[in-house]
Amino acid sequence: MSVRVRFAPSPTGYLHVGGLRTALYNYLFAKHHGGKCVLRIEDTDRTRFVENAQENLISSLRWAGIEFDESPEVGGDYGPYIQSERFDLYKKYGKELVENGSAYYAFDTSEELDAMRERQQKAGIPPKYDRTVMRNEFTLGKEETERLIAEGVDYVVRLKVPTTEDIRFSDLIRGEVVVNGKDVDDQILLKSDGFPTYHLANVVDDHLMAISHVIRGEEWLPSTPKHVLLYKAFGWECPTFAHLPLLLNKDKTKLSKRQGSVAVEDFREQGYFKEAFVNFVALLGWNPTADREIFDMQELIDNFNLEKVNKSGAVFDVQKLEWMNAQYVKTLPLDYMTDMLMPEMAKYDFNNVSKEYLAKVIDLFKERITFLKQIPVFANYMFEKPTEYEEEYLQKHWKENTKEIMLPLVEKFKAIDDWTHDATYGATKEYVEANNMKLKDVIHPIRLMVTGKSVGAGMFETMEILGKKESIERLEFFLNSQK
RNA sequence: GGUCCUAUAGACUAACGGUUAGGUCACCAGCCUUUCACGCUGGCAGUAGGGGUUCAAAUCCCCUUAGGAUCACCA
Repeated sequence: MSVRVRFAPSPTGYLHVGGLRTALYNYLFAKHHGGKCVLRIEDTDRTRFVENAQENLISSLRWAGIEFDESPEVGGDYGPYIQSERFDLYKKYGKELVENGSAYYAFDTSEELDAMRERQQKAGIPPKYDRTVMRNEFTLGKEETERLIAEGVDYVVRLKVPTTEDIRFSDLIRGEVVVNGKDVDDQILLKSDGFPTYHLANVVDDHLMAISHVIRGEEWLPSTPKHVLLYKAFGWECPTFAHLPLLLNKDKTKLSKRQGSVAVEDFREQGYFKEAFVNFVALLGWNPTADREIFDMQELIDNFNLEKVNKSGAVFDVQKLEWMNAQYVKTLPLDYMTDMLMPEMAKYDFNNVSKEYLAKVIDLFKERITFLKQIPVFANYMFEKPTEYEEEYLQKHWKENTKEIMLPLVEKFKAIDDWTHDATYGATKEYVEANNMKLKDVIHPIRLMVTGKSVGAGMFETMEILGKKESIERLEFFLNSQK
């Protein structure tokens, strides 16, 4: 049987990190097995419609490098891929279940249901639809039911859950799961507005779309028995289930907005590389070897298998994400990073920076930053003359005789034709040795004069990239400003 | 509360009955050094508890404890 998996988000605004991981695992699984990965939009809740949510979702997924073989955008043989466009289907299948006795009509108002739950709560029994006392096909009788429907009274269709039977299914990650029918609620399948609930729609669609593996978050585990019952009621074969462990906050609760960023777009904005982000998220709950941390998308695909997915939830640790991003800054192609950073430079009013120059600066600083966008801030002096000089640094390294010491060195610099790291370094070394000083005695003053800051990249590399003219100008400007 | 799921250091994880319980982040120390980093070396720190099964248990079973998910005409 060929592998067909789906990612089925509801368009509620943005792509959640947990959603990205679910999508990613589906994608990796499909690609690993040469199967198909389908995107299906689950928008059966009309009250939760959000403008542009679908576009947003797709753009975040695309950013991460996840493309679908079938989706609302690219189409496919099993469309439409938006549930609200499959409306008639669900109604038809819902009716089929009523006819074969697996489901039934019910007429209770939400007030009546609330009252029922309240009674149950008071009695200390778990809230669950009681089909023996509520207003439905069983209590009202067939004739009355037909009359009410003909009259146009609002009704819902509920799943008739067997009251004592064990419902069992096997999960690729959890193993065998058994739940007794007495603990499963008579789930509403078709709402009074005629729309299906998630449970009906997802089963009908997964079957019709020939989905082989349902890979989704663990929060769906408790409702899976209902889905199993539905497959049975239709006489369909169940797909293979795989319930992924949850992504957690620091306090181990389900990863939520309240405790930091959860939208993929936020991380993108914060400056994380998609390569680092995908790498990091992939390793949350799954690990192929444990002796290695860095994987690109193809390597993830090659190594992925569901059997190695963990059972327990994983805390989303930003600290490690940052480390991973720093790893990528060091190794991603210079061209790629330069193209990425180029458009950002204008935001800092660095307008006349050439691509070649920026590439050199990135190369010089990539060992000491976590985010690419730190460059214009951390290395601002590579793009403008120092606007100020760190007071503390100045106090520490500019003594009354420093000017005298620096003057001849600057003259030596001026005589250099081939302005390279080696040349300036050699000249400096020669000078300090001749004068019985240490390299650090002059490097700090040079750093101060050229950059204005106490921290930065190697001093001679910095000057090489700055160029002779610029470096000398800065040195002389500073010397002239000192008495 | 009912049901279900889970349990290796602060965090992510390796081990698929036999290892001095391994790796990564973070943290600490040292080295490197031209500041800050990177890098390198070392260190701190773990099988939740209790019973079984077995020659042998982190690993299999049971109980306890703890955490989580879920209990809507939301997905």
